[in-house]
Amino acid sequence: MGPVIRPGRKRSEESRQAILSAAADLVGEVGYAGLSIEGIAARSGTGKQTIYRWWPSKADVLLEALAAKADLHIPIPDEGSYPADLRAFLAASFALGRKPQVIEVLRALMAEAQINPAFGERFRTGFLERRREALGVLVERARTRGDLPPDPRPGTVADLVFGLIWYRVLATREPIDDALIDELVSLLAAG
Amino acid sequence: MGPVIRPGRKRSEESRQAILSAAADLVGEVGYAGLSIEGIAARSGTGKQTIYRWWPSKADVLLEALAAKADLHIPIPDEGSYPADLRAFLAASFALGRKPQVIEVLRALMAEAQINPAFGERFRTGFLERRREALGVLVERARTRGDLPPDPRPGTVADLVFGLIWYRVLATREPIDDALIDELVSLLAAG
DNA sequence: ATTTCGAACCGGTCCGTCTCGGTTCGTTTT
DNA sequence: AAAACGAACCGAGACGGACCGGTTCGAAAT
Repeated sequence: MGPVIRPGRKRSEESRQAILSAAADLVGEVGYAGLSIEGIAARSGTGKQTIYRWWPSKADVLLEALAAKADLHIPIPDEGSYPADLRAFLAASFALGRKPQVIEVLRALMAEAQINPAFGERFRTGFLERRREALGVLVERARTRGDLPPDPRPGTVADLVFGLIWYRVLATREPIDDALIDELVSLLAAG
Repeated sequence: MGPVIRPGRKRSEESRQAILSAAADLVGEVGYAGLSIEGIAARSGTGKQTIYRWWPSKADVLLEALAAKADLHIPIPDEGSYPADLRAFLAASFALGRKPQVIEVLRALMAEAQINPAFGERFRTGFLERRREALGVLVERARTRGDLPPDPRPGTVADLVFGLIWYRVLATREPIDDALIDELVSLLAAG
């Protein structure tokens, strides 16, 4: 008793790719504020309706473009010790953030998440919380191995890590580099 | 050789107050996205030009409204010990954040700071860095007293504190309450 | 047959600038 | 002292431009 599905024209993968790469290019040229659906449509050679049909907002287009462009796989490394695991996790997570354009997009998406509640929910559950949980798994494993003292509250380590990273990105604008990895590892894996 | 002072009508303090309180009221009713210069002008009974003459953007109006409404004095308490000082600093800093409307405005301003570069510079230097420096003074005093081990990098403590706070506000949306104060104090004043 | 596609076209909102007549000052002249 | 003057302000609103979100169209693909 499945629904009667009448076949129709399939979604154009070509248009999808064109839209995503046009969005990624444009945001690097004109910034997030200067980015518009109309601009994406014009650059990609598609129509506005094609974009509105598949994405709720320009922020969602950018989020998918970010996920498509770079590999957003979240690693949970097992190097044998907590400091090594943490270092490997951070190094893999920062691979993206080396490019200023990616940081620019991340800042814009975090900003949009504050202004647009619906996108905020998608951004939190689909992006932020995934990373938080991945780091949580890593920490929990170290804890059962006895590499780490018990947590005052579940998720404290992850909140400290991502808090410091996002504060750098959003507020102080210091670069995301190897020195930050060293600092985080020494702060959280020493005591 | 002082500046040549041209006579003219003085700035209306009445209009300034009306604009600030109208902005504060409106942002609580329609949210930051729904807030507009035209709306502020209409609600305050002033003209758009009067607003554009004195503030570069609606975010600047809100920032001044926030500073005017609540006392934004940044305390540097001296309770005799580092944990007590830190606790007093956090308690005073969080006094504002108890109201959800204030949090809403802070989130919007941080978002705007990411999108509007000129306002971002003002927000960082005039708001964020002031708090960072205040906490830095407090930490440095504790360090010279020997209450705290030397810092791997200047400002590490402040970055951890404000990173965790802002990450809560922007990402996890957990409340800013006394439990957070306890957590921060035990995390940073114990080791 | 059904759905997607590119394209064109609205109605509406807000921005940022500008203009207008009128008001409040400090300065200058009488 | 009193009046005239000019500068910067005031509220109100018109204006062009940009963009949004949605609709409709014929053509194309399956």
